[in-house]
Amino acid sequence: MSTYVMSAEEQAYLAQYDIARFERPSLAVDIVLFAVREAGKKDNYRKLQPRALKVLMIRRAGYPYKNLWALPGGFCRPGEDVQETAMRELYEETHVNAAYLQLAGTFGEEGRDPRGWIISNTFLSLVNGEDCKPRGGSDAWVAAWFSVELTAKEVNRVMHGDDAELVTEYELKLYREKTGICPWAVIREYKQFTGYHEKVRYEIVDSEGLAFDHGKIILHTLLFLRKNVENDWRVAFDLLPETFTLTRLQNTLELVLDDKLLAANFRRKVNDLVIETDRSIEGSGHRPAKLFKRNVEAFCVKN
Amino acid sequence: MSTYVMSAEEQAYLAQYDIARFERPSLAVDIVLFAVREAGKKDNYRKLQPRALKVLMIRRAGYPYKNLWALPGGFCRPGEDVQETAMRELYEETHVNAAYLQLAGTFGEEGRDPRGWIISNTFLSLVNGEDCKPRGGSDAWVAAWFSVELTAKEVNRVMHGDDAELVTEYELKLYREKTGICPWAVIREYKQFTGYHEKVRYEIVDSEGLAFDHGKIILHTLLFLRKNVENDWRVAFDLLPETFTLTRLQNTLELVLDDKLLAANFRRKVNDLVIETDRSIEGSGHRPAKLFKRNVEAFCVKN
DNA sequence: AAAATAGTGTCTGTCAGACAGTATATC
DNA sequence: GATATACTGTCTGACAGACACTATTTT
Repeated sequence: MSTYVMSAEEQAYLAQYDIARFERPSLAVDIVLFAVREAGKKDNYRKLQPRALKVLMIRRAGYPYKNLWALPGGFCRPGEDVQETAMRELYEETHVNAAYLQLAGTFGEEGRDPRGWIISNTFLSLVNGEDCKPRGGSDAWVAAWFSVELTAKEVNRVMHGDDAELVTEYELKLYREKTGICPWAVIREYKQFTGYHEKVRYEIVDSEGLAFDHGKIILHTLLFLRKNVENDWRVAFDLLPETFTLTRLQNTLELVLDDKLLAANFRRKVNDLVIETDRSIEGSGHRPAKLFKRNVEAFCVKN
Repeated sequence: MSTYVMSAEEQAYLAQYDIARFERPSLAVDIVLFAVREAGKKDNYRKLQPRALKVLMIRRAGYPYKNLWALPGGFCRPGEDVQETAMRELYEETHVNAAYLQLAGTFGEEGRDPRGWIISNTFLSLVNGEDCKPRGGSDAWVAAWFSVELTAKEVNRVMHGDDAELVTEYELKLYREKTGICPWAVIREYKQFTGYHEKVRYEIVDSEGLAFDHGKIILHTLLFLRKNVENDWRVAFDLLPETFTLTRLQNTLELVLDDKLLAANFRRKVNDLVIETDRSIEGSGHRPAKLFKRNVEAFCVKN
C-alpha cells in the first residue's frame, strides 16, 4: 500500500463517490465453536472420564426462531476486520481470548434469514473445554454445549461416461446430557463431477430445534474440521489444555476424526509433536499416565 | 428449514424489523483465478512448450487505483448467493462456466478500499488455460494473464519458553511476457504461537502496480492453493484439459507446488487417478506421449 | 490378586525417494 | 545416429497397521 499516492483527480472522485447507491447486505459472523468435554459420569472408579466432541449453541431469546438453538454470532461493525468480529464474538461468549479461529465458509442463500439479506461468514473455532466458561445463565441468554454426532450414508451414485453425481445423506444430531434436548438435521450433499470439475451443494432435508440454516453450517464446518485435522494432527492440540496425557490426545483425535487409532502406532506418530514433562496424573486406579506438553518447535516449521 | 412454522407474533416482529437500522458494508467477491499457460517460446523444435502458473488480473479503468492491476471481482447482488456471485463474475471474465471455485479467505481491514467499508470474500478458482478466453480488449476493460513467482525467506524467529514468533517475508512477483510489465508486492507473515494457539497475520511491506490489498490476497490464496494441492493432488486436475500427457500433469503439479518430482515415482502415485486413452500426441520431435483422462471413480471416493 | 490403563517391541506390507536403464518419435 | 522426451524396473529406507507383550497404579 505504501508506494501508492493519490492524485487530486482521484481524491475528487472519491469525495463524490456514494457507496450507498448500491443495496448492501448485513454481514454476520457465525462461530462454530468446538470443544472436547466430559460426557456422562465414569462407570467405575478405575475407568477414564468419557468425553465427547461438543459444539456451543445459544438459545434464541427473540424472533426469529425464538427459543430454538443457534450458533453464537453477531454482525460485523464498521471499522472492524471480519477476523476481529469473530474474535470479539468469541470473547463475549466464552471469555476465551486466544483460540484457533479460521474462516470455514460463507452462506448467503436467499431466504436463509427471514429478517432480510444477511450473509454469514462462518468461522471454525477450537477451545480447550476445561477452562472455557460460556457466559449466560440469564433467561435472555442461555449458552449450552451439545454433543455432536454425525452419521453419513450414500444415497445415490450415478455415473454416465466421464460425468458422475454422488449424493450423501448426513444425519447431524446434537445432544445435551443435562436436559435430554436433542436438536437435529438431515442434510443431503450433492457432489457433481461434470465437465471435469467438481461441484458441491448442501440441502437441508429436515431439521428440528435448530434456527436458520445452522444445521447446514454445523455440518459443513464439522467436515471442514475433520479434513483439517486429517491433514494435520497439530490442529487438534487446540482442543487440549497445556498439559495432557497421550491417551487424552489420542481420544481427542478419535472424537474429531470419528475413527479408532492403535495406541502404539499413534504414540510413534505424535512422538515428535510432544515433550514429556516431569508430572503425571494421580489417583486414577491404574498405572498413572505421564503429562506431556506440545513441542513448539514442531509447530513452527512449514505449513 | 422444513419443520419450522412461524407464529403470528413472529410475523408481526418481522414486519416491523428494520434491517437498515445498522450500518452495513458492501460485500465484494474477488476471484484469484489461476491457470497453467504457455510462457515463452520453445527453444528448439524438440523441446516441450515451457509453461507457467498464471493469475488473471484486470487493469482498473477508473478510480480508485486507476490503471493499476486488480483481481477480477464485483459486488454481491441482492437475492444472489455468494457462490453465485463468484460464478457470475467468473463467467463474465472468462466465459468459463464450470471451474474449481472455493472460498479462500475474507478481507475486511479498515481502509483496505478508499471508497468505504468494503469487505472482500475471496475465491480461489482454477481453469484450464487452453479453452479460457478472457473477455476484454477495449480500453475500458483489459484482462491479462500474469506469471506468478513467489519467494520466501525467514526473517525472524523468536522462541521464549513455550511461546514463539515466526516472521516470513514473501516476495510476490507478477510478470506479463507480452509487455514486460511486472507488478509486485513484498508481504510479511507473522505467525505467533502464544498460549498454545497459533495466530497468523499478513502485512504489506511494499508493493507496486497492484491495486488495493490485492498483493496480500494473491499471496494468501496462492498459499491456500498449494496447501490444497499438497493435501490432494486431484485438485490440480482442474488446471488441465480433458486429456493430457502425464508429463503435462507432472509439470502442472510442479508449477503449483514449486517443487520437482521424479517421473517414475510420480507415475506410480497418479496411476490410479488416470485412465489411458487410445490417443497420443504427435509431431513432437521425440517419443510421443500417450494421452490420459482422469479416472472419475477415483474422484468420487471419500473427501 | 484383579482391574484398568500406560506404554514398548517388533513383524509386515506399502509406499516414497533415488537412480539406472530402456523405448521411440523427429530431424 | 543424435536429441529429447516417454516410460519401466528395482533397491532402499521410512512409516503405518496389527498385535503381542510388559509395567504400574489403586482397591
